[in-house]
Amino acid sequence: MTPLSPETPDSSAAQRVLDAAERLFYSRGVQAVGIDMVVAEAGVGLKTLYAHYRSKDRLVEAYLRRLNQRFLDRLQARMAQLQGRDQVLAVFDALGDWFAEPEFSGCAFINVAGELHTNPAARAIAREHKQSLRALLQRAARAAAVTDPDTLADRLMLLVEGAVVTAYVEGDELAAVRARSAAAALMDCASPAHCDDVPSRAADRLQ
Amino acid sequence: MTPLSPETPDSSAAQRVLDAAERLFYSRGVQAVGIDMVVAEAGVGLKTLYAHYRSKDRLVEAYLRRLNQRFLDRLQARMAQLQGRDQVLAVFDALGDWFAEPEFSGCAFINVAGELHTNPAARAIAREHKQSLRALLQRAARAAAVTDPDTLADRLMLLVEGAVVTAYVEGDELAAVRARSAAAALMDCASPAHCDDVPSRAADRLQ
DNA sequence: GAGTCTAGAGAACGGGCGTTTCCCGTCAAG
DNA sequence: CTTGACGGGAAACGCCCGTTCTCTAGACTC
Repeated sequence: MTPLSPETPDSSAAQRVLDAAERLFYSRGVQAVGIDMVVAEAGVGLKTLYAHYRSKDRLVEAYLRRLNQRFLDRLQARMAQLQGRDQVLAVFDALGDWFAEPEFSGCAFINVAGELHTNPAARAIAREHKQSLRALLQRAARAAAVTDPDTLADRLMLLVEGAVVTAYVEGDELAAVRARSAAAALMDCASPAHCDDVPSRAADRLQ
Repeated sequence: MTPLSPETPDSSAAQRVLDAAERLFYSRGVQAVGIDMVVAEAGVGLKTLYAHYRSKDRLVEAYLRRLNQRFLDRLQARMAQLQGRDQVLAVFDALGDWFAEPEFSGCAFINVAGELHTNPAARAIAREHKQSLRALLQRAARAAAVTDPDTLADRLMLLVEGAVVTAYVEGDELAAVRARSAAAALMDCASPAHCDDVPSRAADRLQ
């Protein structure tokens, strides 16, 4: 289909645009990257970009949606190889690998939420991403033998978000390791054998 | 000094600009707010703004610095009224109050870090803010009777960051309550009386 | 009351943005 | 070979940005 391009025949147009957008949006921020920069990086004409994605906002949404899908797929595949509470700990091992990548620039969804106060669609995708991740953690928490899996999942979610932000803002790769040990401590406290009075004791202080 | 203004005599110029910048930058994002909007909100001329802050970047830095100072001062004052591990829990109570404010728009420093990939000065201030907060948590952790206060402070920091992000991205006010109960659980597990083998057990899985 | 200084209003400028449009060269079909 | 669709390159449009500059009106000093 596409002439002069030795790569995959059809996927090239929309795919190359989305690949370029992902690289640029993630590393430099959505607002700092212009459409011209995306088409230059993709080696594509403006007309092609606007034929596939009708505006920059739509392109941003497509970028976030694909990133969400790939993130969840990879994490799920990594967790599927393990059982019990190792599934939970695998999440933090994956975070550690992610933070060590040279291109790491924090969580794209958090960044977009902080950057695009207008554009409700993008913020909705960010929210959906977090809820999907929370559901994934809930499944892992149920695999671990704890008294209250949903509470554990909420706490794990806090640790994951905190680790990502800390690794990015403070430039601290080891945040994943610390979050992992904190997750292990929370699982131990929440297991029926240890400290089973902790959740209720904590709950009675809620205002 | 200032004619036609019944308010405080001298502080009006720079203060009003900084107040306006804070309101606008925090609620709408730095990049989405133009200089014109700031001067209009402040009721001030462009010349006055550029006389006090020599560029928008400098204004952003002043905005972040003042916010950092006020945030730490208020939190410290709130914690000073309590003792022991109640000092730690007060942090999460403060978060809960903050999340319930209608103007809540997440952590300004996280937002700026995700928004301004260029502008190293702003990102440095964000990093310093997080390190100051971490130091404050370390002091609170030492007040609580736990075996390893620094490790507890690191974990509390993860919970604080996670709660802020969750409250903002997912729109979940109760993230502060969940983080508080998680903090209480971690303190119970880290206290000499309970589960004192947890930290070492967690540490041996670090890669 | 004249002079000076201050500070707000707004024009001007150079540049970048998102989006549309036009001009080509290249390929495929007839 | 002719025709037409396609797509990259680039110009053009209108708009907004950060920054500088000019103008003007009021307030204080002497």
